[in-house]
Amino acid sequence: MKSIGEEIQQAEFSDVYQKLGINILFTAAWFGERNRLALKDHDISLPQYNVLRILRGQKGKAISVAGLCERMIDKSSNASRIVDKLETRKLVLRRVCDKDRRQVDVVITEKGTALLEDLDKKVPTFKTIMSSQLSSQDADALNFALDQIRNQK
Amino acid sequence: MKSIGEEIQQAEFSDVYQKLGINILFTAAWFGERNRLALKDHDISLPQYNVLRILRGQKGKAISVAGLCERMIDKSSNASRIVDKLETRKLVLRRVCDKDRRQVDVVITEKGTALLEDLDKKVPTFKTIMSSQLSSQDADALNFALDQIRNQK
DNA sequence: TGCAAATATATGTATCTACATTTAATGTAC
DNA sequence: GTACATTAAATGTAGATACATATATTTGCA
Repeated sequence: MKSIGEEIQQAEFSDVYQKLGINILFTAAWFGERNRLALKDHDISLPQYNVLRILRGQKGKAISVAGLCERMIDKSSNASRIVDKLETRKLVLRRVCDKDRRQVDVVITEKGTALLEDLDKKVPTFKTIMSSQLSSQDADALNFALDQIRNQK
Repeated sequence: MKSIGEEIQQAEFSDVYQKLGINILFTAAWFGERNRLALKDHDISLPQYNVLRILRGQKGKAISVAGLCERMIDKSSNASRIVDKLETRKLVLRRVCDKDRRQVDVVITEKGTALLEDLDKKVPTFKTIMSSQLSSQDADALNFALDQIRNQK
């Protein structure tokens, strides 16, 4: 099995936390590579795919661009322009909100849902990737640990 | 404490592995934001900083551009151009390798080392971020779990 | 009401990334 | 040695990100 030290050819780390930080960054990048690979030849970028998934998660309810931002992992990426691209391809609809005309509501279209179903067959789920290596108890514990890490005083 | 579900406003996940995958991605992005913030106003990008750190880790030994790539977390980023930027600012030196003239050896300069020492004061270490929340035993266990995740059959 | 501050989104821009292609040097088979 | 494949790095490019700014709408309050 390849440890993080072997992956990035680094024999020593200043301490176990340094090693863990790099391990988290590396593992996230590794997931990203996998997903990008899966989406390749399907003419859709990873952020576009993620936005479509968030929209599907809304189950028909519209969501504002700001709401989309909150739900996106990469906060600084530009939701407005990602939605632009999706709208051009008629995968989503944009509609000015009546209650607050500054706000723009976004919903996924039939076409978007269909594409997403197709892509889901290509993109491995996290369960597929991890469940053979990690019990669900371990996964729970990991979730808790990561939540803790981000909530330091 | 804010759990991953609260962070991205997602009440339900299809399973605990899905939650964990997103948690890893989110935590990595959270680290990135922190570091980017720390480097802001210091006129150096995060990838540039990371390359400088790799070079320092070489302790004077030169490393090829390909070697740099292997050690970089984000494999697809363009080492050659990052080195360009660093060379322009005289933070690193580039030198064609005698043994294999296709290869280019890169070393950090005094100026680069000095800048890095300065930046290290600004950028929080992973130990600072995590040690109050996580015992070193827990960190060890997490490291092991992440290594396992990436080594599925 | 009228007007400044706040909010939601869009846009401008420089830089960075992803990926294909190019250039140059080396290795290998014949 | 020549020809072809392989390797190392650089470059061209389209598109994405980071960050500042602009535009439109709403809110709050004198």
